[in-house]
Amino acid sequence: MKQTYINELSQHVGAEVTLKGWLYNMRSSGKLMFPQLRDGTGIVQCVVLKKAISEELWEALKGLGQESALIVRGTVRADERAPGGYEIDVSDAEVVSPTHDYPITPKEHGTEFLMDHRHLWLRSRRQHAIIKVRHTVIKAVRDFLDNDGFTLADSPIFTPAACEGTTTLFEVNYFDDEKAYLTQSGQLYNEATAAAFGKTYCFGPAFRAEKSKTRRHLTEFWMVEPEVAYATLDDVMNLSERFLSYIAARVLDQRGEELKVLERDTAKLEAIVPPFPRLHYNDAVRMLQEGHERGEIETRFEWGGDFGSPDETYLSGKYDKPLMVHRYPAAVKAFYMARDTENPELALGVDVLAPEGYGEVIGGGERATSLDFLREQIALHQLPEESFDWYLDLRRYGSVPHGGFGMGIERCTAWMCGIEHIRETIPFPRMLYRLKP
RNA sequence: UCCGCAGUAGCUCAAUGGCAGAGCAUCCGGCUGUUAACCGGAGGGUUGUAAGUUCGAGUCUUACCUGCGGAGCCA
Repeated sequence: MKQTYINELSQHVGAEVTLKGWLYNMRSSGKLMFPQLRDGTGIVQCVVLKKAISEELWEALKGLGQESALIVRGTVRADERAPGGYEIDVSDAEVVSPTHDYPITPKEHGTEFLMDHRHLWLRSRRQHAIIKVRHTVIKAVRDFLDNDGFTLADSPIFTPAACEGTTTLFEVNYFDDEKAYLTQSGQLYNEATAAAFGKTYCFGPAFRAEKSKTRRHLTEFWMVEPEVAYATLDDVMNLSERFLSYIAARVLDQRGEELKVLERDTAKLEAIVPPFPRLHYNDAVRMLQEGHERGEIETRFEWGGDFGSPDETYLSGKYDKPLMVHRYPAAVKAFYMARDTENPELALGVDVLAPEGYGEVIGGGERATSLDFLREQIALHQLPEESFDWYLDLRRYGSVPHGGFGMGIERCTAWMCGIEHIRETIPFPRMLYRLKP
């Protein structure tokens, strides 16, 4: 019997269909029961009249627990009383596998319990909605870049050296002669592919061995990193702006139902359209200091540092669009950043701070082009130059201005969904103290 | 790593230093339109671990374990 999916029911009103799924919830009275069936595309309420089916089947259905696997045959009927607008008048059913004592009940649970049962938690309505939004964010990312002339050229996951700091690397003992690490960014490799293809991106997992315990951190997360040859800082900012706007528009267009489940204020997403406000680091510092004088911020921010989480929240709170802060002190940024010709102390980097306290969703900028300058920086940061030989070749052979950025998929998804913690935006989160399931 | 909070039934939580409790879930029974259905009944406990104070500790003290929130760091 051909399977019909719940999200297609509107095309089958009046027809007999076969649904295959799991029991989401069950209510029953003496001669009538209302099993709700879930099949991954939606949830539909079924109506079973005792007199419409056999005695054996009635008894079998009566004893079913939540998440029992079930095939149901019946007629589709539009009904205002049903959540979702459609109901199935059941004529026959088959119990594929009965279940009892499903751990996650339709009541409240704590985070630890739910995370221990993450493999089951994904079946719930809210988690289902979040992962669907994540899927759409990723699809939008790929469509935007593919349609904009970018070529996917993924970077390796095993790397011989740090890309940025060395303290946050996961070491792998496998390769005979040298230590290997899990990648924390595909950035350096992107610069090589950008010189080959012009506009490239990589998209994959990144690993940070940070002892971070906040709602914005995972030890394993997914990152998309576009890189463009001949791009300046302004080009990078323009690209970020179009990129984020495209993602928000796509989520609004295709995930309306899910945003409703998540009770997301969609006006916040509709506001994400170009142009985004752009703020020079110096002006951001001034705002923070004025905020301190007015008593809105506890500690006074001094020029030269990187913004802390409360600083970011304060700044982005002034706008209802993502805020682009550019030209940070070079001392707090990565070694490969290009310098501002007007003030060599400043790096041509940009952080895009999402509104509503979601923090930095994009970090990027223009890369340094001079061989001598990079050698100097590598020595200054006490990095092993031999590991960067191939990277320096990019400056030896046809070095041009170029730039790009990285965006964390989970942070972006959390922002789109309007949820508190990014641990819910990836099917199986890896965090400090969380390796299972 | 640092600061703060928490750990009691499968789950969410109560319990002045004095008999270990409720709702949900589970099991049994009832109900022909339920929306986290409802009504009646039953089973379910080494109060995170170890020590200490006390006639008596879920409750007070110390250490440890686990988790949560935040900071730093970052996307």
